[in-house]
Amino acid sequence: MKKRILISDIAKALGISVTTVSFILNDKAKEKRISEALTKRVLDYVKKVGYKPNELAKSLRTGKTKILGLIIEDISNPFFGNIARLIESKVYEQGYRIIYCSTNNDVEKAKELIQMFYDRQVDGFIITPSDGLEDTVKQLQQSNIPVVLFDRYFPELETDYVGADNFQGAFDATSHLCLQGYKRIGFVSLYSDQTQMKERSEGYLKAMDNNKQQSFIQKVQMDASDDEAMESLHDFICENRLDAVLFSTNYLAISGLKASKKYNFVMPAMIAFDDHTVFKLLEPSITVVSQPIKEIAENLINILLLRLQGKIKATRKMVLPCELKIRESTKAKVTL
Amino acid sequence: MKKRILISDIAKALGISVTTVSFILNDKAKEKRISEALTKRVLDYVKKVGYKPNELAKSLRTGKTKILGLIIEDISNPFFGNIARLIESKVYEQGYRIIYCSTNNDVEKAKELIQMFYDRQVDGFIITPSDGLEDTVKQLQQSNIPVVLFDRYFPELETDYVGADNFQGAFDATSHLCLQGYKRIGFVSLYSDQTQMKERSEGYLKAMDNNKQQSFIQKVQMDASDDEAMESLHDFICENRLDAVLFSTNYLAISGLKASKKYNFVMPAMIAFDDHTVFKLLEPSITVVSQPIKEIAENLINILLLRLQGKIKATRKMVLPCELKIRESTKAKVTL
DNA sequence: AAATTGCGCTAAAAGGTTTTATTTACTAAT
DNA sequence: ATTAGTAAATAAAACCTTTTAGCGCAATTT
Repeated sequence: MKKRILISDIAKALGISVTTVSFILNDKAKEKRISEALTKRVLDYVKKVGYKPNELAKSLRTGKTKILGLIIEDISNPFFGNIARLIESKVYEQGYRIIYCSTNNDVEKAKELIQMFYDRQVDGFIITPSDGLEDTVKQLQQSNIPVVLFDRYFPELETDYVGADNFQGAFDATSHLCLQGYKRIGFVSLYSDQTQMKERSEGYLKAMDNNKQQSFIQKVQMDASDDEAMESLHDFICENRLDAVLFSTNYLAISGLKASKKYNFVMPAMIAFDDHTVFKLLEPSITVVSQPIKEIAENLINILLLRLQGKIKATRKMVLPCELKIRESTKAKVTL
Repeated sequence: MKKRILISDIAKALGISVTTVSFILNDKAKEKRISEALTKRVLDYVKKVGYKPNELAKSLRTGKTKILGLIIEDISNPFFGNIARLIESKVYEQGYRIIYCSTNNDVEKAKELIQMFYDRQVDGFIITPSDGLEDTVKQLQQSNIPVVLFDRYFPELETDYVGADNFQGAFDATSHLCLQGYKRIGFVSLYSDQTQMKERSEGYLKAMDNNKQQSFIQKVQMDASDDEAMESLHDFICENRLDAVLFSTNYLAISGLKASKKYNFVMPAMIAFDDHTVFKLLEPSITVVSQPIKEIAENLINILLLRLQGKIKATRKMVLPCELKIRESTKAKVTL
């Protein structure tokens, strides 16, 4: 790691022009009809001295940075964290790098981050869009920067998108609860217009309708504190004498569990949307709707890379199936 | 987000030179004796048209990228994840960006990542060094790139470092177990030469000596699968009829808990090093040694920024106290 | 014989900044 | 009247690549 060696040093050392070296290094030797002998000579020398081009200069010239921006809701949520990790290692193989930030569902922060990444000339974006980010995404598209949304999308906007089948996931979970014999099944969600939340609601409602059951829905403010959430969940579950609850996110489920500890009530049968280390360990372990994290990450990257290479034009929307992982928290109800 | 406006556009529009604009934008107006009138005129115009300099060109010229490399053991471990998040938002305020990668304790991967970040000319590093990374870190230092290590360090290398007082943390935890009346207290660690592990071992051993108790130590292979870890933990705890265990990391503790579920044995009193969402929720909740995450993050950034500004010369080593968070898993032992 | 094509390579421009060295137009001092 | 000094601004080099346009020559075609 001493003094950097430049492309001009190579040219000088071999007595040829910088252009030639550049062509060879960028795999344009054939195209530019550089002789094989020279190509080999250059390549050998480059390897010998361990030349690495200056990425900054390269980016400045080409306009490509080989960096992708990942705008995520919350990196400390294992669902997003795991997706981020998978994305990171996938793009790494392709020579791209990730630079990421969490928005915590704050639109203003999201806008600012996107602007910053844009200023830094990232080549493309993967975004979990918060409510109100529609215009910003549209602007990116108009600037011809590839954007792939995930987890949720904007129905009125033609964008690439990868996500889970939230409707089906919630529907299956709810149906499972019905089948197990539960009669008072509640649904906990967020005050949010995000599509994934709506779809989960609809899945729950549809299953309830199919089973001719009464619905109980409690929404929690997105910026509610943990204590506020716990209190309203306690009230919701106890006052309605629910015998089962479907939580629309893993952290809502965790708030529910904390509430049952704090207020000392027995948590009824429950299912959480998105898995979490906790859920496997608890006694009883918690049934979850699990999103296909690996497939989501793979598809996100694939679509984005294809876009970057200009290989697709029509927008792609991918909806992947969820899996219901049945654990102890939803044992068949014993009717008294 | 339309056509980029350049510094030359501004110069042309105002009928002055590019140099002048550059000086003013870089707060050198005073130093370069640019008149206040002109300074104001330029600043106003720049704000009006919303000019943002091209960061790539800037970096190419100055050699500074305003990007910091964060090389971390595992972003999906909440201890590291939270530190990463804190670091991210702290440096953000200072105009720096983070680009991060997880090494999963693989030296070769770590070397590769550091090389890559180096090639991308990051301005500085924060690293949780894996075993064997010593030479690489030394090379960075010789290249005059600021490096701050955390969580562990190399005793033979003069480097900046921020970490917790692992000895004291393990000592306090073990002493607590002794005080509660436990007699067969085991310690679970890793086959690793990393300093934080050694210090924790020593803390445990010292407390055992002080209490004139027999020691039980089980180490787990760093690259062991979850199943392997679970099996050896089961054997360790049951065959030795331990009545208490100190786990040297949170994920070892989680493996232990999983093992107790899988092999259906009762987990004795236990303490984990590093907190985790799970630990608060379990029944009983788990006592932990908690590292001062916020302080660690703050100090890491502070030291790195001071280095970047060339404001410190001597290396700094900061050791911050741990806190023992006593929960239900270490109730006083009832002697039979 | 003149015009075209192909080959193997290269000079120079472009990308957008920062910074060094210099110029210009003054005023003050000798 | 000349010199020295200073304030205010600038031209051009530098950072390191990629890419466009083109050169000189030989072989082929018209």
